[in-house]
Amino acid sequence: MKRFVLIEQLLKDKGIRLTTQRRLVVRRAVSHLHFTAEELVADVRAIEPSVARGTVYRVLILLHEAGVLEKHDFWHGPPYYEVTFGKAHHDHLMCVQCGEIIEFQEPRWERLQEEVVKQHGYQLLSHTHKLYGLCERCQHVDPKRASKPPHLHVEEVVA
Amino acid sequence: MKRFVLIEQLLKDKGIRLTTQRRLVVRRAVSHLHFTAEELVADVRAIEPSVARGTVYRVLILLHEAGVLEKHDFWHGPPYYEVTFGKAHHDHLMCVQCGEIIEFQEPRWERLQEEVVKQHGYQLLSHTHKLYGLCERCQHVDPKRASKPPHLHVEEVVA
DNA sequence: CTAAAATTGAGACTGAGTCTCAACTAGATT
DNA sequence: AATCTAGTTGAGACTCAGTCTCAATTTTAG
Repeated sequence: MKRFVLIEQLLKDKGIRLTTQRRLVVRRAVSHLHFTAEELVADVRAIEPSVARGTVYRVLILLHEAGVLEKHDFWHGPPYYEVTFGKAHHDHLMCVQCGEIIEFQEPRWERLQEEVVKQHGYQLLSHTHKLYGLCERCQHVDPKRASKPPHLHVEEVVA
Repeated sequence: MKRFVLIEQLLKDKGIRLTTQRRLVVRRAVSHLHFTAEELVADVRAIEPSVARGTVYRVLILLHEAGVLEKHDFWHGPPYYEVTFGKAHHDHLMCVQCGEIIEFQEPRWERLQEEVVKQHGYQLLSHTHKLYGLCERCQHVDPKRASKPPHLHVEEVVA
């Protein structure tokens, strides 16, 4: 089953109307690994130019409220979004110099986490774990000569 | 030794000039646990109204580049900053409803982390680990009736 | 089919953060 | 201590992501 179909079902179950625009935005969002809001706006408009910016942003809020969208913030540049629905939970390791992002899983953390959360009487909804560092390549570049991080790339576009 | 003196030394060692304004901003920043940029601007100006907003933001960038400032982003509202210099590393557990923030330490994570990072040939610079959930109190409130998270409070002001 | 409710597009608006530039220091040099 | 100069500042214009407003449109319920 396609991921976007399941997400559409999820939204429907929450009583959210599935309009043509929303379907389109969801499908385009799902097709990227990481994307900025403006990239998504452009991407959607390439297909259907009449879709308003506001509509795209509103869908992002819906996805967030449905708990299937993560936001990754950096010092430079706009946040990147990621539709997490149907993906195994993973954490991120990023190079602060070149912007490379590595996704990885670490089940041992997940367990420790539950423990800590329960101790404080919390009900866990989500979590993010981000490691910042220098990748192999960038470790060998003189930091004084290195240019500012260019702005993080979108890793890959998947159908 | 006061924390801000050590931070000033750190900046000096990096060849950064210590102006009156910078000293003031650093001191005010250190005196809060978490703060927004605009809160810091207001706080600094309460003491020295002539300090420009730009100056405050520039100090935040310096602290960030010196690796002693963390930024915490949320969906609603502006990011919160935190001067981490001289504090034992800790992670955050936040209530998405009322904005309560709990700081905790978990040494077992730190070890696992190093492991993962090395596997990928990275040199670790920093990391953040954030858990989002509902605190005891908010678990018992009907989510439909609950108001949007008000905006996160600054926990406490320490001298 | 009609009415009520939700959604949309368009564009104005907000607010955090950045940039520009002339005036002004901090700190090195004498 | 006086001088020099590169780095810093204040003021305000500017940018840009994201939000809001509202009339027009679409959807769903009856």
